[in-house]
Amino acid sequence: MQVTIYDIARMANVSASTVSRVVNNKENVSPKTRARILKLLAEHNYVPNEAARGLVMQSTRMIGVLLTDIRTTQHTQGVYFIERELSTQGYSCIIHNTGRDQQSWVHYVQELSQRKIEALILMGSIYQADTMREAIALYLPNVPVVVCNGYFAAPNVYGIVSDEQSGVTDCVSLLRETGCRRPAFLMNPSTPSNEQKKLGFMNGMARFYPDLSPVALECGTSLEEVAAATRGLLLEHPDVDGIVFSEDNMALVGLRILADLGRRVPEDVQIVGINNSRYARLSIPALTSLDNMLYDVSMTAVHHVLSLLAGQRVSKRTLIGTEVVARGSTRPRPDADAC
Amino acid sequence: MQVTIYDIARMANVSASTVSRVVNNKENVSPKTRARILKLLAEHNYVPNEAARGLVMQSTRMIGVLLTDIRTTQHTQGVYFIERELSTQGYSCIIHNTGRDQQSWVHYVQELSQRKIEALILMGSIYQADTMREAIALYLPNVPVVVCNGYFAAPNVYGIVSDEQSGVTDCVSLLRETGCRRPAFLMNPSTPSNEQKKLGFMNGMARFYPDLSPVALECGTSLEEVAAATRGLLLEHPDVDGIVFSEDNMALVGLRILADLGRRVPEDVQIVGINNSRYARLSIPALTSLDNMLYDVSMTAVHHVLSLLAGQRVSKRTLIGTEVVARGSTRPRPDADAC
DNA sequence: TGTTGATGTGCAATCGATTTTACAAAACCC
DNA sequence: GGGTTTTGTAAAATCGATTGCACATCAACA
Repeated sequence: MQVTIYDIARMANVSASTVSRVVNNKENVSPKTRARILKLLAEHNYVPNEAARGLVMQSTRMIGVLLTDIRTTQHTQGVYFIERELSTQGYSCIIHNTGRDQQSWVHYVQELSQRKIEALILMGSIYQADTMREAIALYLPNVPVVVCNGYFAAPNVYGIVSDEQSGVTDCVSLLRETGCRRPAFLMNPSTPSNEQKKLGFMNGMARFYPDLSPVALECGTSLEEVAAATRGLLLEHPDVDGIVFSEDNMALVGLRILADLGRRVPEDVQIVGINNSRYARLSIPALTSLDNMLYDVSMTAVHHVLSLLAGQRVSKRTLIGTEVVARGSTRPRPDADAC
Repeated sequence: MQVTIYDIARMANVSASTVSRVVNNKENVSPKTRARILKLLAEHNYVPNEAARGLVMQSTRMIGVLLTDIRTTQHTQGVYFIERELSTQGYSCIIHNTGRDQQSWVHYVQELSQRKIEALILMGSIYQADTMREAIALYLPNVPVVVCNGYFAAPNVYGIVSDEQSGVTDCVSLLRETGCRRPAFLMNPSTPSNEQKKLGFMNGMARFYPDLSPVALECGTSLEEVAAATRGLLLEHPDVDGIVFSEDNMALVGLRILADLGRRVPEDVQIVGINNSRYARLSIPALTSLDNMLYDVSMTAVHHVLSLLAGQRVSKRTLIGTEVVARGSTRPRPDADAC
């Protein structure tokens, strides 16, 4: 094993306490002794054992991050910001991909409880609220838990939600303004937060297309499923000339399918995605997308965690505003120049 | 704090050692005592403190993962596979985005040394070999280090490299077969492993286009830089009718630019990317891409780590084969049906 | 010169586990 | 029933730190 505080103490002919005082830059060490120990520390390249320190200090400076799959764009972005910020504050992140299995999620909560994390951040919490509540109460009863784009009621749980519901309503509004006659909505049902988006779509339809019965369909996220669903949608509802997809990735597939079918975007059909991912700018045409402000959500999550660890109170539920970024896959707003 | 082994011992009127034996399912505990303790354990929801256990066991079951930026597609994919596999083996990953700054990288190595990680996985190691060698020797001298797509010589360092060099040569070969008259190469110089790709391109040119002087240019990865570089390339070399980009993301920008310029893909210009990312399938036309087998690289990394931790030897440098996945951004091979 | 106060250092307890050793009690054998 | 073996349990050391308290040393002051 590496050199310990005792090894240094022996070499310097002092006690471990003195070495500890030097390491932690405390008072009550004579300049001479301090210099001697400092030299030995550097020479032998001493690094404190965080586990031992944490044991006595009752702190680990570790934060747990649980997400279903880090490969989904939102999570990648979120984890990036969260890790970067927490790192600058001296925390380390333990990240686990929990997948869709609830039992597996509970397992990782227990795992993190063993490691005595100081806070937990959840992203894409697709599990039953009861299960999550119970697991948290059981294994992490006194640990601040911050949920990104989700929430369940518990004493130590705090939610941060980007207001995708009104965001999707705004998307419908945009379609209305750009002359879309019949919008449709295609969503992946396996993400619970997508229910909010659907609600937003329904609201938008009620408000901007009160005479139409809304077309909202569901499908999986794989290329093949989205492709089939899009084709089916256009076949069943030939008058649809605008589609809002619940995720950019799905919208990108939509663009492909429409090209294959010989339908022009945005002339024949307008396309809107959600997430405003980096690939939205790269497609042809570039994808109009609802920016759900992942940066703001992540930063708020970090802020909440740090505040809670500092003993400050934060609001139980925080709403983050969203914004529609109009690009080539929708027609320009008629009054675009007026703005 | 949570309930400890001593609390349980007191409640059961036994010593901590007995509780420890029950927790770890060891012998020499009478069935009666065992049952009683087991019940208390469950009732009070005891979870062992991993730090304390690690201290005496000299093991943390933590693995460090350092990468420049988790948002780059390769890293996201790699981290996903690595985390998932190591988790099933009971390890936790501490992941840090180190950015481009060398000092910051060294800082994180030290951080991980404090946490007494049992192994280190490096991805996208863009730093000077000397610096890395020195930091590892200083802070993690006895910890197995596995480098994905990179290598530097040190006693405890092992490299896994996907053979992108021959892969890019294969790309040039594909262009030759599909009738490309003058290929060019556009690369991002800030990733050292791209030097291999350039070498592969040069080899391909020497072999398949011995009479032409190779056109290989460099540019940054941002949309704007790639766009400008692509435009410049086509302006300066109007006869170029095939471009290999060092990354899919860059190739996707290339597709956009060519569309803007009114050049047809693949009829006028053929485009090849590297990574075979999930977005390669979604572009219009779909992107031909060199699959650098990230899954295999990650799995090999995990395998190496586990083998080394088990005291087994693994080869210092492992080469992973690559494969060109032909799609719509290149013309079909003339003998495609023959295969 | 003796008292006081400041300063520097060591001892020992503590954090929450594991593990070796030692010792009782129970079970076995003749 | 006495001796031996087996079995169950506790006490104590250990891992690598931190920290309150006691104590020694030395200078300053009356």
